[in-house]
Order: sequence, then C-alpha cells, then structure tokens
Amino acid sequence: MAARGAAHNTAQAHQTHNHRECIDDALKRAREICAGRGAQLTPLREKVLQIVWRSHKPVGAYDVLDELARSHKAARPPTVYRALDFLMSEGLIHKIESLNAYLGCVEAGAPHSGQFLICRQCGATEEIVDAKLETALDQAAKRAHFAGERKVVEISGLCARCAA
Amino acid sequence: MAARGAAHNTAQAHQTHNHRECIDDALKRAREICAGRGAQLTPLREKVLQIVWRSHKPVGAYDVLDELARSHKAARPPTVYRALDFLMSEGLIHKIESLNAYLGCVEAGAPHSGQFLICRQCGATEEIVDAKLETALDQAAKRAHFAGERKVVEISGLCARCAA
DNA sequence: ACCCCGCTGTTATGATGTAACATTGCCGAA
DNA sequence: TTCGGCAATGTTACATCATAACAGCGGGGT
Ligand SMILES: [Zn+2]
Ligand SMILES: [Zn+2]
Ligand SMILES: [Zn+2]
Ligand SMILES: [Zn+2]
Repeated sequence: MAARGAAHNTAQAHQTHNHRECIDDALKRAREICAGRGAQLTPLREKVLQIVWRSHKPVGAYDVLDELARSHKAARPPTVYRALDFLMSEGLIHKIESLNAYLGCVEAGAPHSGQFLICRQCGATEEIVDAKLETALDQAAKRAHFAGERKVVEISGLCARCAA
Repeated sequence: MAARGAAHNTAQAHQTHNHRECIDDALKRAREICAGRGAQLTPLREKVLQIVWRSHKPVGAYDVLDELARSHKAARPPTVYRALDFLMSEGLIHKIESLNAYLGCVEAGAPHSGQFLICRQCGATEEIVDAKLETALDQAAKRAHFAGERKVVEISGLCARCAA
C-alpha cells in the first residue's frame, strides 16, 4: 500500500508519490472493514472519507463541508460531523486535536489512538506507529497509577523536507 | 510545594490537599519568574492565572471570562485570550488541546511541552514530567527524521480514585 | 511637550461543534 | 400487506471557542 509499511515516510505529503493509490487503498480497506463488521459505509460516508483522504494534510470539518457541498447541495454541518464521527468510531480517520482537523488513518482496522508528526511549514502530517513510544506512554500512565484509554500524541515541528 | 515534587499525585484533584497552597505557590512562583524576565505580570493577568488555578481541572476560556467578569465588568473574550496567551508564552499555564481548556503548569520556569493525564470521570488533570516518555517522543520523531518542537501528550482515562 | 509602545477596552465577526426535531427508506413482525 | 421500528439523513437553530481591527490610555525616554 502506498501509505503503509516500510515505505511510509513524509515524502508522501509532498506529492512525490502516487496519491491516487493512497485514496484507492484507503477506500478499499474501509469497505472491507465495514463489511466485515456490518457497519454501513454509506455513499455519503464514503464520500466524506474520500474528501479527508484528498491529501496528507489534516482537513477541517468545514473544508470537508465546502467540498462535499459541490456534489451534495443539502450538506450542512451535522451531515459532516455525523460522517466524521462514524469514520472515527470505525477507526478510519483520526482527529488532530491541536488543529481541530481530521486525517485518514494509515492503520485502519488495527485499534489504536494515533501518533502524529505535524509539519508547521507544509502542513503534512504523518501518522507513525511506534511501539516503543506506545510502551513509554503506557508506562508513564502506569507509574502515575492512571488507567489510560485514549492517547493523544501530536508532535509539531519540521518534516525532513522542510527542514532541509 | 503542594503540587510539585515527590508528593505530586492525583489526590490533589480531589480536595484531599490544601489547594490554597497550590494557588499561593503558583502565584508566588509566577511573580518571581516574570520579575526575573522583565515580563509584566499585571493585576489582570495575575487574576486570570488565579482563576485558572482554582482547581486541578482544565478551565475553558469562557469560564475564566465568567469568573473574571465578577470583579472586572469590562471583561470580554479578547481580554481573556490575551491574558491566556501571555501566561502560555511565559510557561505559566498549558492549553489542553483535547478539551480546549487551560491548566496551571506545575513546573513553571522549566521550559517544556506538557504531558497530561485527564480523568474522564472527575475531570481532574495531572501534569506529569516523565523523562522516559520525553525521550521516547524525541526518539520517535528522530526515527521518522522529523524535527520535533512542540509536543502534545494527553492521555485520557480514569484516575486512581475514579477507577477504584 | 511629544512620541513610542505595551496593555487594555470595544465592537464585530469568524471558526468549530451540537441540540432537537422532521423526513425518508428499509426490513421484519403481525 | 400493512404497519411499526430503526438507522440514516435533512433542517433549523443555536452553543462554544477564538480572533481581527481599531480606539483609548498611560508610563518612560528624548
Ligand atoms: Zn498519498
Ligand atoms: Zn491511525
Ligand atoms: Zn491543589
Ligand atoms: Zn507544565
């Protein structure tokens, strides 16, 4: 898959890859996951997922709304938020809390909070899956006698390309 | 100090401690820090800091506004946001991104992003300073060739008391 | 006296997110 | 087959969070 596995790096965000594959993979995977669970990935929800996957930059709910409205005149905020809530509950997208924006998940199907590297220059946001970091989070919570559930990890800075 | 050092734990949030000490310590420390830097901790800004320190639960900007307005009728949103921005720029408070709310910093003076344990039951939020977690964050960014700057770490779940 | 500059006041608006109720369409029970 | 339940979507209105833009004020230096 274009956005997963060993080849996964920040270069994706700079159009150095065939992003069409990212979108197609994400939609295909979403259909499989929802079908397997009996969750209803309706045309509306799929369209919203597609819009979120337009790039590797987090997209705001009202940007989704503007884009959705081009093909779906009746679109209103609740339409978008409901779709986003559904996609989050199925683990197909994440909310980036520090940006109030949404991003397609590159590990859909594997339940997880997300860990994100957000470039303040180009906006490209990479989801990483770092087992050591995950362990460190769990240990930190444990040391504080805290029963962690949802974990928000968002590191802002400069991606390799923008730093160069 | 009541909210720092070895005695620092989630019990603080449950009024099992003398919270007056937390407030007094925080204000005293803020005055020292600002005096040392030439930063102007004006009466308005100090009042806002005091309001944020009313509890160990993150407080919304409009809650601060309501409270501030009791003694300061002219208070408006920009007044509050300017004060909060100042306090954040001086490292005296943190913004909890996943709640859009603000919390007094327990390690003011030591530049750092923050690491937070947020109880979804009682709302009490503990700031931890976990060196191993900090290292894990740095390493994770490094492995991804990312130059991290600001780090948002917010773990939601149940504090020891609420889990019991 | 005058200017500069940082802080605060004031008005208005932008950006993000939700409550509450109406409507539609499907599917299974009676 | 008819009807009732239920999930998805439509629709209106509103709640919450945050900032732009300009005005007034006051201390400190020249
Ligand atoms: Zn891509
Ligand atoms: Zn993910
Ligand atoms: Zn306290
Ligand atoms: Zn802190």
